Amino acid sequence: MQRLKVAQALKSTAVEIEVDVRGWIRTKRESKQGFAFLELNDGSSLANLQVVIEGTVTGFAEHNKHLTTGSAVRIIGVLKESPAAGQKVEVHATSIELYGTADAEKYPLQKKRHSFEFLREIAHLRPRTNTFGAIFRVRNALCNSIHNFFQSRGFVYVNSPIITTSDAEGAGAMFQVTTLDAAKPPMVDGHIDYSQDFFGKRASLTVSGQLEGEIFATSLGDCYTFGPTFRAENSNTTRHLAEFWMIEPEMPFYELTDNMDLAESFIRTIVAEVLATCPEDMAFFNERIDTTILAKLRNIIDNDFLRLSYTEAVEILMTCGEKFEYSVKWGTDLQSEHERYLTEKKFGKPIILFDYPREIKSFYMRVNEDGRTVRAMDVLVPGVGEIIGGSQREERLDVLISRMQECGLKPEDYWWYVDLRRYGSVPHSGFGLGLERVMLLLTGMTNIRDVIPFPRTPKNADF
RNA sequence: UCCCCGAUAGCUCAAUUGGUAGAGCGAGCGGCUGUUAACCGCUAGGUUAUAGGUUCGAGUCCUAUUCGGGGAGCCA
Repeated sequence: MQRLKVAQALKSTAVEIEVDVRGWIRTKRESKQGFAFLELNDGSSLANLQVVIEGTVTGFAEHNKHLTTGSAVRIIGVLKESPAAGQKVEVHATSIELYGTADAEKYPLQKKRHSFEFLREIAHLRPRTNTFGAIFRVRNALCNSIHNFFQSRGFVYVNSPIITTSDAEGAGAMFQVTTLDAAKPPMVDGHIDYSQDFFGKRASLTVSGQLEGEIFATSLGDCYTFGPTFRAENSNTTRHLAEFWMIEPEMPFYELTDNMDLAESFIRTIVAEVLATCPEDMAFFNERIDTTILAKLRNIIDNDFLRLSYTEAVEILMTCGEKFEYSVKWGTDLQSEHERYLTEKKFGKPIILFDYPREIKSFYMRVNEDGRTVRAMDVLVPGVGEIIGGSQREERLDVLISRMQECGLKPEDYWWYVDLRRYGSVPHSGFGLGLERVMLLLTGMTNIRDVIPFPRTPKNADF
């Protein structure tokens, strides 16, 4: 007798073998004549395993009234071809063992569709549903695929720090990390004395691993970070989280074009790989969440991304005749509605915008020969919007320092970052990609809180 | 943080100009069936988010708060 996961049992070509399967009951269909069908799920696949139980089976009479939705059981039985439609194989039980019961009057998950808002309030139970099971299996496949992509190209996985004392690049408001007593912190000259804090200075949770990534790119070569990232912005949208996972590759000797090539290849490769690894879950999303999702993803895999300079994009937006709430003019950042028009309406495919005005971008982006633009890029995809932001980094010491001053930053605060330009500086590039935004793209889900196991957003950090 | 909308049974929703709360699903019980979002019958289940106000009377109107949804800003 072998213990099989539900996914293995469903795929088994061997029948008439004795098996041991364990999992949670999704539903029971019962005859009072002593005949019942259980749908068993253990998370290994979307599909359930049907268990057929004759009234005489060991343990059935004893446990029957507790074989309810959500209860956990061990079934020993024989795997057989199913005579009825709906499944290829099923298990004919010979004994039933009950692990844990789930009071049917209290168990919140029912054999019916629940709203995502309701399921978010029971985040500890929602992975037991079809949709969230599929989401988190796909999320796992996606993470694996991301590592595969970089590892197979010789990139080094770097663990950038989560606690940091550098203000990063002003990527967003930061969460402070402190062991000082918030009620009565030590004061000196009317200010909090951080020299008495755990790290001897003010510390925060990271908003980006990019600067550390650049250290490793200019030593170990092509590398990437992949870890949690924190932004204390008070943003309440379907696309933002206070804690999210970010992937940040950084490559020496890459110019912006190489960076764009990598970003495009990256997106297309991981989408294709997840489609290939999770066909059942992806079919489910196409059926229940967004009936066009498979076609959309096909479109992304099969077609080159369109590359458009910021200046060209502004021209298109100004002459397209479309009415926008915010007017478009060169030198201001594009609004969501503009990006959406370009990627969804005008071109209907992913777009890479590049060479943005220097005034609206960060200090570390390489200044172009024209002096008014920098080598920045954003990848926009239909339905999600901005999914990647990246740039070629400024490698010239003098230009970097003057850009820092221009942006109101003190070069001495970033002395180690500036050192990278002082010793063996090379052209290099990188980008950042939000894992949860890729999840939105892949699954067709529309709220980012539903593609991360335990969402952290303003006023919400339960579970 | 700003704008708009919402909160009624375990869940999803209904309730006429302000007139005293209803359905489907789920649950319990019974029936029936190689069933499969099973099916049929019966039963239970509500301080209408919270606090105040207007009114003879408030689920319905007003104010505040909390939470949720959509959009915007910020970004990934």
